[in-house]
Parts: sequence; C-alpha cells; structure tokens
Amino acid sequence: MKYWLFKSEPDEYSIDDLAAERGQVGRWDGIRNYQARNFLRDAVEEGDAVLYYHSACKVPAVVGTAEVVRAAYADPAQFDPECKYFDPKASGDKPRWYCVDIRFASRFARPVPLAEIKQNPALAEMVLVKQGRLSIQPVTAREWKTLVELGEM
DNA sequence: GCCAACGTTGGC
DNA sequence: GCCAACGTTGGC
Repeated sequence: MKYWLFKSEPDEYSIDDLAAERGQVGRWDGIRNYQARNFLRDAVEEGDAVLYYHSACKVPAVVGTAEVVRAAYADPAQFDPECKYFDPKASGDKPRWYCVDIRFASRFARPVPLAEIKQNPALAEMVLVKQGRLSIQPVTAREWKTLVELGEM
C-alpha cells in the first residue's frame, strides 16, 4: 500500500463534499495536469491511503484522510462537450485523462496548515514543500504518520 | 492577479 | 529529435 496527497480547492470539492457523497465515495476527476495524471494512471492503486489537502484557499492545509477504492479509469468528463473538462483531443480508445474513486476516511481534529508543514523538519522533504503546483503526489510512510499525529492534536 | 515549475506538444 | 511555446497549478 502506498501513501498519497491529493489537493482540492475547497470551493470546488472539499472534504465535507466527499463525506456527504452516497457511501462517502466520490470520483476524483478533473485532473488536467500531466505529472499528476501520470501518478494517477500509473501508480495509484486500490487500497492506497490519501491525505486530503485544501489548496488555493485562505489557509492551505491537510484536513483529513481518504482511501482509494477504485484504481484509474478514463475520466468521463473529457468526452462530454458540455463539460468544462471536455478535451477534443481525447477519444474513447485513446483517453488522455484519468480519475479514481476515493472514500472518506477521517476529518482531522485540527487542519495542519502548509505554513506549519514547511517549518517542521520531519516534513521538510515532502513533495508539497519541494515542488508546488502538483495536485497528486507521493508521501512517505513517515510523513503520513507525522501528519496524522499532528492532525489529531 | 502574478508568475514560476513542470510535462507535453509540435514546428522545423 | 531538438527545444521554444503552451496549459495547468497554486502560494503569495
């Protein structure tokens, strides 16, 4: 099992939106960045654990956890001309974009802000700190443990 | 709203 | 097959 961090803009799809889904399972779609797609398509597997991160908001922070319940499949939104995620260069036999399904697992007692993560020596090597602008990224087991502990405080 | 970092694209 | 241009992302 591997660990990941997924970013979402809370105005678009917050952890509360995920928790409110039927069965608390939601489709993680709309990924239109190639680096993020490559992780999603090639490496994210059913059963993997996810840190849920709120981005592009007042206080960017890790806010909870989720679990991958379905590995990558073609993102249906790319084929829908009515959808803002429509991609005219994608076709049914050659999909360009992928999505996964995740299930809500937990909401942190206390969100862990990016500013705090940056200051924590144990988390200084996180991709989140090293490279911005990546909405799907790997997390080590140690980083996962540290963040979950911080979120429970 | 600026702009930097990244992978991909596509003209040559 | 090089590499400049492009689209996306997201903290500030």
